[in-house]
Amino acid sequence: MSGSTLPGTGDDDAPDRVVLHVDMDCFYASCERLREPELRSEPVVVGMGYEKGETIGAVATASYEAREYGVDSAQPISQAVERLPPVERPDLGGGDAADRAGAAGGNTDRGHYRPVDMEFYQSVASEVKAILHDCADTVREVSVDEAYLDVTDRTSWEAVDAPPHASGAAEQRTLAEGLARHVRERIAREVGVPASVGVAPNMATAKIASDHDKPDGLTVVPPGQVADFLAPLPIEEIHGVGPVRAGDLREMGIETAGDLASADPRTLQDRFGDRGVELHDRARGVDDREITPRGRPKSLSRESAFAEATTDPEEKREKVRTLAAAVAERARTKDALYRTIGIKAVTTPYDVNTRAESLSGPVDDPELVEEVALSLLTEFADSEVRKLGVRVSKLSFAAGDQASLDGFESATVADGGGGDAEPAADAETAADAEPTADEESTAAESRSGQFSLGEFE
DNA sequence: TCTGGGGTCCTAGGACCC
DNA sequence: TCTGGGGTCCTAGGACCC
Repeated sequence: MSGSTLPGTGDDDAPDRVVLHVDMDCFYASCERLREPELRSEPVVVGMGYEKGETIGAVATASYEAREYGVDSAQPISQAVERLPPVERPDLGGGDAADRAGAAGGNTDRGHYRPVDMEFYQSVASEVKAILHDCADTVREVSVDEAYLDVTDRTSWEAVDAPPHASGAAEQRTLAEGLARHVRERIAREVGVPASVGVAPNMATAKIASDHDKPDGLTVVPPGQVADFLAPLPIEEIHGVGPVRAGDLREMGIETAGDLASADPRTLQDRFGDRGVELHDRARGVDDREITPRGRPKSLSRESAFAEATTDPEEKREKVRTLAAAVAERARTKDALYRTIGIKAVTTPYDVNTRAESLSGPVDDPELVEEVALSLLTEFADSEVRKLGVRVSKLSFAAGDQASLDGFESATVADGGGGDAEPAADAETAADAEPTADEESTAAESRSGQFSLGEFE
């Protein structure tokens, strides 16, 4: 509506919100440094599926020092190791060349490689989250290392005189900035890991702001300056613009958020559907989304890649059985019932195939997960597969999930419906309750809305 | 470059119902 | 049997995010 660049204009009926986006800097690496202080200011690489002496897996997080060597997230470990050989002197089959090259070049720089230790990171994260909940009434935890805070009721955009600084220059700050500093400093002091914070009147802008000055940064974008702040940024910085849409936008001559903001929304709608309109809004700094605590998961999945693509049917079946059991167990510990069971098969060059089957009612039945997953897999019996996954979705949650931390209670509840081994009978029994399934899950959500369990597995 | 694992949301076509 | 329109659910795939 008000596509304004005029400061101070806008929808004035509601006060401008104050939103913080808190983003932990290369969080996994920071956690490793917490328990191994010697790693401070050293290049650290945390690898998923990484094992000492192996070069399989991918980079989950690289410290800023490691990034200088061209190591980056999502990179195969094999490539990371080429660019930054490990200190750990693994007996790499193919790593010798890289090792020699490093030594020969007089380049003794090496990286410290560590496997992902999610449990530990979760425990550090929960300390951080406790501080966030202490500083805001509403917190949305996006992931283990990221959260939005609505602090509108605790602060404001009011300008105040900053305490006189060394520079002596008369500086004006907002109260919001003061709170953001406080949050960041508490995390650093009480937990000992760095965070970057963005402050803005909405989520989309706060997100971009937190990214603006990493690591250990603070970027404040007051309401009147949103459009000016966004305009020069490349379109990739907008949440929701990835490689594909960035390419499409560039083809249309749209390079910056400013270009996107002034593009014709109908053209964007034609090309990208509702998503296009949304991106147009984001680029203008328009984002009405409320900050709400994260609800229950919508799906649970487990996937795993083969060391080498395989056609062996039994190898595939074995992997699917393992994944199915893991997924079913996780569902159980989360008190989740599922109505759809699916698989994902990534076939040779890199084709992602998904297959799914819905049941007539929600169940908690590990054997059924395996059975359905295996039957969906038969279609790929002869394919060359590099990765397999199993997923359960259409989740609903058992009532009365009162902080039962062990999975045993829930198993009893879920099986209580029809304790027979016959899958079909199970499904039918559950189907009777089906009409309420949706309401059930929303009801469960609102019941437990004040307490987000999202932060631990 | 031949890419790890765990999610979310959106779209499109088909089946089926009224 | 054909025709029109609206709605829901299902499956599959795509894009994106951390």
